[in-house]
Amino acid sequence: MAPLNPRLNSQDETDTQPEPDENFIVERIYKAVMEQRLAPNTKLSEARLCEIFGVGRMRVRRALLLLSSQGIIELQSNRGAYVACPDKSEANDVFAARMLIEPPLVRQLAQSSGDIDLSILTDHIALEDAAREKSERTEIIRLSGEYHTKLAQATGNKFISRMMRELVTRTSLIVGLFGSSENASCPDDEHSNILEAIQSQNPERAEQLLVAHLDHIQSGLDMEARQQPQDDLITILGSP
Amino acid sequence: MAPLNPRLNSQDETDTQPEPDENFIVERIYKAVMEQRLAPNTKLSEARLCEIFGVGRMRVRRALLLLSSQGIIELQSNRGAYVACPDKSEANDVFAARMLIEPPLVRQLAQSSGDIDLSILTDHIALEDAAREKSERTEIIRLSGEYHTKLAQATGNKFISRMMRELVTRTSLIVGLFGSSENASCPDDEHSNILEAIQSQNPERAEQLLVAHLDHIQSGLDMEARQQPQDDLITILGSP
DNA sequence: AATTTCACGATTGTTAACAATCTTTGTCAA
DNA sequence: TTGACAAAGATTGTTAACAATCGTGAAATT
Repeated sequence: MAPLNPRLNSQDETDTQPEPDENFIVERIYKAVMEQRLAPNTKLSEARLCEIFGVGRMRVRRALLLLSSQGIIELQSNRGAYVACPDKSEANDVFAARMLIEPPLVRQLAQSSGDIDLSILTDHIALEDAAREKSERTEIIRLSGEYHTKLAQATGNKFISRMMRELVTRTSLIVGLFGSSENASCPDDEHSNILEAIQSQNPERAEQLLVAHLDHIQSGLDMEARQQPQDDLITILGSP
Repeated sequence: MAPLNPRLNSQDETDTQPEPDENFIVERIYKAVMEQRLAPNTKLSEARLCEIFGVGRMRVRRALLLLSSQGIIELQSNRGAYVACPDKSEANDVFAARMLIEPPLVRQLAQSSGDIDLSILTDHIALEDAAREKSERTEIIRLSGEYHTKLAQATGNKFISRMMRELVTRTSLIVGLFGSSENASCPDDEHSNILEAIQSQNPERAEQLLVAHLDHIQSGLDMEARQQPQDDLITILGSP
């Protein structure tokens, strides 16, 4: 009855009953961060998470340790877990890392787009359009970031995917902190333009569009005036 | 007296007394893997690690969870922790990821080498030479891999460093599995040649040398006949 | 009134006992 | 001898109680 290999069963909204494991908790918090519903510096107390997920303290602590190893939260000794709060310097590092990795990534995708399954990306663009249609704010924000994760996934390379996922998550925190309310999501059609350049096997154009896209995101930030980090309690994690 | 921010106190060989924390355990196992003293598929039983490090089970479990999140070990449900054992497919992914990241990385280092402190790299080359002088096999192997980690460190970018460290660790496992006994370490002077190209601010040459270097490592592997994964008990972790 | 000190409550860290699972070993039958 | 089956041992997973630490607020002193 107990699964030998307990994999994460995310994006499945209707199975809160059968004993959520630590991956479930990690995914929930990850999703909340990606949707900017969990503000930086928010305290995540163990007791509170135990209530919310209906789990013992052990599971919560394992989840928190995993989240801290991914840089999503920060564990302070004897003081608890807080959602990571990147500063100016870290923000620069994140964008520098993305500028280093993503251009060769899309270039490679465009070069070998014949061999590669791009349905992940076309499907994703459809999801983004649908979310915009319905004006689902949080959904739009999350999908807007996850597009970049899926660019990495399209390579089929586990390690590249992991790296991009971490960078994108961090970017979400940064945009929440330093961004104005407008540029929380990427501007409309840039994603689909990049995909088209990849599909038409035009590496130079794909790379150029992506660099412009990243520049556009970064220039929309105001590194000086950071949003005040709210320190509320949360019921955000309860619903899907 | 208790440190507010318990940082890792690695590369300090003489403080086994004052309660090693989980980072200490992680570093020890990381080092053993980098030196190819811990073979893939080796079982790391909790009780054994408790003895070796003189620590309670909780610390060991936290360390194992962290190691598994870095892909250094694999946790099997109800069966224990085993040193990761990459297969052919994963090996390809690792090298593909390195081929994607490292070329732009050294290119960037060479371009902005005026602003950047390269002493990390010059010092490291000195360490490699010293180790070769004294024919310290394990030291040579570890430093040979860590050179690439320090290329990333030289950028001063936390995220790039983390990514490279993970890829390099994985490479060490792969070379241990698929490599012949000769090419465990990188061939002598390629590292210093790359550094020289960086110092002389020659991006093209630096990139070209690095690509050749990675190709050289990869071509020294025999992807078909993998070394038999030993499943012994270990006293490797006791000494530094 | 402002500041320091102390004690209380709340939260996290640790330990040890218990439960569940897997592996091994020994036995029995084919 | 080989195979299946079952009990014993060893290992991991879980829980709950206990210890240590931190933050807060009241009381006392200047």
